Amino acid sequence: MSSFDDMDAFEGASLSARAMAARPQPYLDGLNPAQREAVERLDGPVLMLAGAGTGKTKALMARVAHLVTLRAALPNEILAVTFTNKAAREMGERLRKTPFDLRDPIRWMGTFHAICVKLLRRHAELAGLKSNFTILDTDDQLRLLKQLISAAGIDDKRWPARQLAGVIDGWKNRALTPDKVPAADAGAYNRKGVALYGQYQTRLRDLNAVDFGDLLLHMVTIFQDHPDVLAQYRRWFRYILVDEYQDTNVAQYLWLRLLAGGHRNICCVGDDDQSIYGWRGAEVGNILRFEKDFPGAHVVRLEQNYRSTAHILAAASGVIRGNESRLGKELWTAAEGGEKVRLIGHWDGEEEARWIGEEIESLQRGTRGLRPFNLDEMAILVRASHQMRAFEDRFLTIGLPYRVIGGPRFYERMEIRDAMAYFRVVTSPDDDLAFERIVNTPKRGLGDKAQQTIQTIARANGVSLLEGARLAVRDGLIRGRGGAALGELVDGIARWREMTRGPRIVVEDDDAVIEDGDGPVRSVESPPPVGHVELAQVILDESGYTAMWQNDKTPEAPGRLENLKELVKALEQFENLQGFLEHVSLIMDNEQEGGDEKVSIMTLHAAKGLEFPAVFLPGWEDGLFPSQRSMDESGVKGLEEERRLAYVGITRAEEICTISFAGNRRVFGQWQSQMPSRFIDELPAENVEVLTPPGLYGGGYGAAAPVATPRTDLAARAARADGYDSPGWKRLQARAGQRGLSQPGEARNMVIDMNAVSSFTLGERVFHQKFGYGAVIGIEGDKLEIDFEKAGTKKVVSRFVSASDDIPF
DNA sequence: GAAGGATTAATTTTT
DNA sequence: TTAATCCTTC
Repeated sequence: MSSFDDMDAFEGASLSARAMAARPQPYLDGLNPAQREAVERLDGPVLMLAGAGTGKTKALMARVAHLVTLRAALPNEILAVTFTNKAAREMGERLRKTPFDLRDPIRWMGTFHAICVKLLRRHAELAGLKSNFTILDTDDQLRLLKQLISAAGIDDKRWPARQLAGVIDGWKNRALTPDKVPAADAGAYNRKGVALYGQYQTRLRDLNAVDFGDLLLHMVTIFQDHPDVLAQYRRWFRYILVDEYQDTNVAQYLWLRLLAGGHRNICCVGDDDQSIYGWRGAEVGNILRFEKDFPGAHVVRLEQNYRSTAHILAAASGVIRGNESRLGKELWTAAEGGEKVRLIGHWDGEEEARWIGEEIESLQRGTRGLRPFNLDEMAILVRASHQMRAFEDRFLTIGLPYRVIGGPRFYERMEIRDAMAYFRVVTSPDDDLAFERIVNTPKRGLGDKAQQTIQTIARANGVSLLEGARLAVRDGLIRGRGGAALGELVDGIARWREMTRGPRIVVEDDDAVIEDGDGPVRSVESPPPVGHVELAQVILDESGYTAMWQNDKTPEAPGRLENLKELVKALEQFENLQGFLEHVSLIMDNEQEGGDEKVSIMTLHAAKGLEFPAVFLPGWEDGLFPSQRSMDESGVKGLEEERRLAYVGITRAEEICTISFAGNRRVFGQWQSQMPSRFIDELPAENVEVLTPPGLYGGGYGAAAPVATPRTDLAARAARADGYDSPGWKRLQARAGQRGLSQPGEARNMVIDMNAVSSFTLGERVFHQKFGYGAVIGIEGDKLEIDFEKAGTKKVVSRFVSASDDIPF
């Protein structure tokens, strides 16, 4: 490419810069016209509207290369802001790998927060801080707020500190200092929010501390109040690049605007259709308004997608078209062919998990003419993390290796492994590895020396470490505190081991002789009958393992205790400890052998920016996805964000995208019948294949379930298409058929759906578990306004309310 | 101070 | 239903 063609792209550049343009520009190779435009339009505001999978990172990297190659800016004159550390790291790595020579690293590349820390340390005194200020984490923040709340004499039951933290966070996201909080927000936190916010800020200053929000807020304030400081950075940062612009909040937006205010050389990269963080302060408005905020802005649309098949793109487009607030953009691909998006309905969440498990296995083998997929080419993307449980349970059962992204894998956590080691020692006393692991966990004062002794004795007698330890204690080879503790452990294991024989009916044997391995050990009382679940708890508690974490003051400790609880609960599905251990050890072995090949399970949020050849999108049911809460709290805005989430989900898929929903799901312990997601109705039928064609079994959702009739043919077909002739499904049909609108009170506790919800009538007498009896005085979606006899007028979600005639007097 | 009972709330999550 | 937190009690 000759430099002449590029002339107008760097009109203002110096002569030397123009000369530099004659240098090779390999980074421009392979860019499509839109990408190239985004790279070469260096000066002035540029909005790179980059759809999913359109090569925005490539363009971004090329842009940096271009800036440096043309000598438009030195590397340290470029400010590159990302949203997450991961993104910053990746960008840095990619730049380092680029073929062109970037002599200096981009020093000012990092997250908003990281960059603001750097800046604020330099100018701390302008915010009333010292440059060595500390950054509080959420816990510190909460503790501080709790102090203030109790000092103000506020009942923190009614007004939780969390809520105040949320309110303050919200203000900081909007760059509002206490004096600037609008009057409209005066009612926040029992009308005390603003005052407490002020106190909180004062307190932070006294402590020479900031919270996360302050990092941005202080810098915005400093820039606003000290034009000289601002001017300095405007000179310094000659070019600004922002990634994921759709995720910026107001404070970040103001910060950018202030910095870009002089030269206006700001390039924002983002996708309004992928803005999914509104709930934590992100403003889609920032990207939607870009052209107004930066008059003369150049907008480049990257729409050619290199990731997904045409069917997948069409499905994504079909859904996202439902949004009003968007800049408009349609992905296309030069690639041809590919599978249609697959849609299937299930009876309930468990069956959905079962089906997906089986489907993953057949994809792995290669089925129906599809290529075989590796496990790590597949992902399950859920709306809410609690959905993951069904999959984890199922995959554990069938031994399908999986990994949960966005949290460490349950069975790999230290505390879980420790606990398992205890169980192993109890169920198989010869398991020396397990014994080694737990012998001094928790600390029992058994150091190297003592453990050596145990080893020696065990080896000399040809017995297990556990038995060796017993002998060592008996013969007084390990004394003192450690000896006592070890004795206790050995006795404990024997005792627990006895209990593994399970609950038994104590009839004749008043003083049973317990046989332990080779002979009678001692006489103990018959242990109380105890199931393996309780036993597991007993082991963890009596061994002191639970206590170890309870006494641990590190921030992880509570989480670990939580995991232990989970573990015990997981035992419920098994007959006994052995069964559980066999099962899990099998899985662990697989993990070692199977290397890194695992199915990924994660939330849709966590999936942003990732891609997989085969993607499963379960739980597409109204209320779950789109989430009822999102719609309740944010109305159309909320629904649009949910729709963007759907768009993000679909566009993660390269080859296979499978959407599913369940007719029934346990929600907060109650079975609820679900409507297929409205997003399913938005999928273009011609790009969708409904799996397991109807005919396998008749009846069908639509026909027999007038109350829960899916809105469109597509959803109805998918619901009917469920190939499993499950009795449960038939029960749903039967129940749905029985339940007419004429029987408002009936069956509401068993099956609750949209129609049951709306069947409450004004003036109807109702009962609420907490508030007691009352009369419906308003109906708004699924929320009811109720005048309670005791508790006054409240708005409640209708599923917590029942018609009062359900409750016997 | 810890265990167990009661109460309460229940998406998404990065910095 | 459950999980987490709070609160009471010993």
